[in-house]
Amino acid sequence: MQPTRHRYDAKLATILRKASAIFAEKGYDGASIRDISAATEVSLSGLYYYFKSKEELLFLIQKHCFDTLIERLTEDLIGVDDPVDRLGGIVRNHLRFFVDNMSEMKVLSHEADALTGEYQAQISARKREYVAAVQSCIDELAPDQDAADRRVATFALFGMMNWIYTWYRPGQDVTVDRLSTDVLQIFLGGVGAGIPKEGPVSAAASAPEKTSIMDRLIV
Amino acid sequence: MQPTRHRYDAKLATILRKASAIFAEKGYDGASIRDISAATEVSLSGLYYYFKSKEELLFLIQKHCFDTLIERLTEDLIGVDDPVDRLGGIVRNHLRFFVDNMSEMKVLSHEADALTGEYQAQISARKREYVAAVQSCIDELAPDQDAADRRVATFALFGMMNWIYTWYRPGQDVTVDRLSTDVLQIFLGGVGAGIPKEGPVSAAASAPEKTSIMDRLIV
DNA sequence: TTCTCGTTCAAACGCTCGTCCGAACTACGC
DNA sequence: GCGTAGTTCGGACGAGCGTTTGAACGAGAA
Repeated sequence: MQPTRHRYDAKLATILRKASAIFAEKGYDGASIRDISAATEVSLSGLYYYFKSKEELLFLIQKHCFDTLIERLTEDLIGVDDPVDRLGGIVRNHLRFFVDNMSEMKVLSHEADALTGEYQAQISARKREYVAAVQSCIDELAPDQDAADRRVATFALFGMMNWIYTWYRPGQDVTVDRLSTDVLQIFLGGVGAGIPKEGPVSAAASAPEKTSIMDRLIV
Repeated sequence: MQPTRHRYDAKLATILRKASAIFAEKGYDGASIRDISAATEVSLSGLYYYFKSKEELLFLIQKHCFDTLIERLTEDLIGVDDPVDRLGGIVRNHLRFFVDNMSEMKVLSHEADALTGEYQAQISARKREYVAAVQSCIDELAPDQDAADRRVATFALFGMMNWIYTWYRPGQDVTVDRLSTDVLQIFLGGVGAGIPKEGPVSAAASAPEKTSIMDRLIV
């Protein structure tokens, strides 16, 4: 059939995918290797041919997930210089990837503290990279704000995005594109901003609404 | 010394507090009753006089935490009718309580799916109550938006607030009051809004900045 | 066929887990 | 002082955990 190398990689990929689903459902500590054995239909000891410990399995999942996320973002942002456009790309890329890979991203978000030692160091480094990219974008957007407040803004944005695994249900909720627009709108202009309802109807009505909210706030 | 009843309650409270810290650090599944025994200096079997299973311990922690949070919010919002003021109260109350009870709130946020059966049902009911209160406030604030988008807005706000246990470090980061103001400002007016830097200097400079961002967005 | 090497697994290892039992301790009303 | 009810704990239980071992399997090269 297919060359040996491909079979190995394909099977590892399957294991990572199924293991992600189990970790997402039961949590890293709550899930057992036996659970993963049952889901993958690979024997208990057979799994250890593909990873050398449960922690390495988690690491492989998180690394693959993070690498792919960052890789896609990098492609998406090529040639985009305007900070608003860049932030739009970031939000769209992050949320689309999140929804398309819900289990993996839940594991990445929810089990962020589960790794230790060298594993933890590698993932943390990747994360710092990613956060720094978003931070620098926000720094450009709001240069007049205090750096401490811009740090709050950065993690507020990550909060909005990473929290979705707790409530978002594809098919029942809004589409990913709409979700991205909503989050971006809130972050850049607040809840009141943007076009109310849908369709290209009078967009002027919302502007006074928004500023009236902000007048009350800025006091 | 003190009456028997008080001693029991006080010891239970201590156990809940220390157990929260352990659950927050190691996760519910990762923490063992033996860990809690060591931290509380109560013997392994002695703990079972205060709760009848590990799951009930988690339930007691979550229930106490949620009840207190909601109780304080209810007091805070008495006589406050304006939706913007109400939302301000909600954000301030939520974040202040979060920072003051980091371990308990981390356990509430992070172990939301760990309970089952009747325990899970009770906590979920409380949560629905709380979310509904915030949702109705946001519905008043943005009545022109689609209901689906307002739902996104609600959870975006919760995301901003509940994510803080992953990054916020009291003493190093901004104060809680400032954190509340920042989150509220982002939610109501976006990152660009509000007074740049601190002190009562020219507040007019930020307004054009903000609308220029929004012009690009609304397109 | 025979050899080789990447792959698979049944069985068992030592250990830790949540929980329980029954006895001992302690405080307080009589 | 005595008895009772509330509180505490040492020690053990079976179950499940992550991991290892060593043998067997299967496909391709000689």
